[in-house]
Amino acid sequence: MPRAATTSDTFNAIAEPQRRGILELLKNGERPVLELAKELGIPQPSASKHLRVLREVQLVQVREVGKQRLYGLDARGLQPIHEWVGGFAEFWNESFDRLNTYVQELKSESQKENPDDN
Amino acid sequence: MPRAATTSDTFNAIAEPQRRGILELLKNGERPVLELAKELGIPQPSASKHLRVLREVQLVQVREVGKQRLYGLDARGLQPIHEWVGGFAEFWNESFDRLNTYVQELKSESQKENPDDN
DNA sequence: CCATCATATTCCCATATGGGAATACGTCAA
DNA sequence: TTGACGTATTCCCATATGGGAATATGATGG
Repeated sequence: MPRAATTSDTFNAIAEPQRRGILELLKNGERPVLELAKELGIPQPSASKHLRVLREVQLVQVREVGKQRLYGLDARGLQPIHEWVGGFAEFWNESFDRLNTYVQELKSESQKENPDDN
Repeated sequence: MPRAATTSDTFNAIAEPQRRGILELLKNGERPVLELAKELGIPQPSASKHLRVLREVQLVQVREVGKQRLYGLDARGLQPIHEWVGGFAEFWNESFDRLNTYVQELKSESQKENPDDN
């Protein structure tokens, strides 16, 4: 079995830096493709491709206005991710404490083995 | 310029389903590789590879105990992600309202153009 | 209809990647 | 040291992808 398809998965969509950049720009409101491309310093085709992915996972919404297509943010798809990641919140500090304890243990052992240190 | 390297990026690390599975299993405490592999139903080499990625982005920490290597969760790297995603929280409900409003507008226009509908 | 502007697609290329299989390493017990 | 067990690596393959260039599509103004 080859690589598992990660596209069409929101986690994968936001794994791309440029796409995250697009989402951030859209916080300021709807924007046409060319403007997004310029602000990100990437060619228009690239922007369109990234927008397509974001559209597929429904993180953006399009609206046609004349020859332009205004892309707008639809952040609802980010909530599940926020919740998933938030499920680890209780471990953030704990992780630190645990590592800290571990370091202390190492120091103690080090003291026993090399009383001269420090 | 070819594909941009997304590895060694936490966002990319958690974009892989199996890796997310590993992180969840580790919530219950340290686990040796083989056990993680079995619980996920994947071969040991696969588990080792995913663990390597998680190690590179420092989402897990290893501890050698005999011939085993106990992997433990180090969730600190998830906090930045939680914050980034959380930066869109104010748009979750707003996105819904905005779309809802948009749908209402469409309905209204539809009414004008096709009074017979409905 | 024609020219132009704004976008989306398609082709091609180089590379990152996940999975499978085989194998190399490291550690421990006998 | 040898054998067994637990892990990590390496090789190979098929595919997903991002970027660049060129081109197709769509809509608008003459």
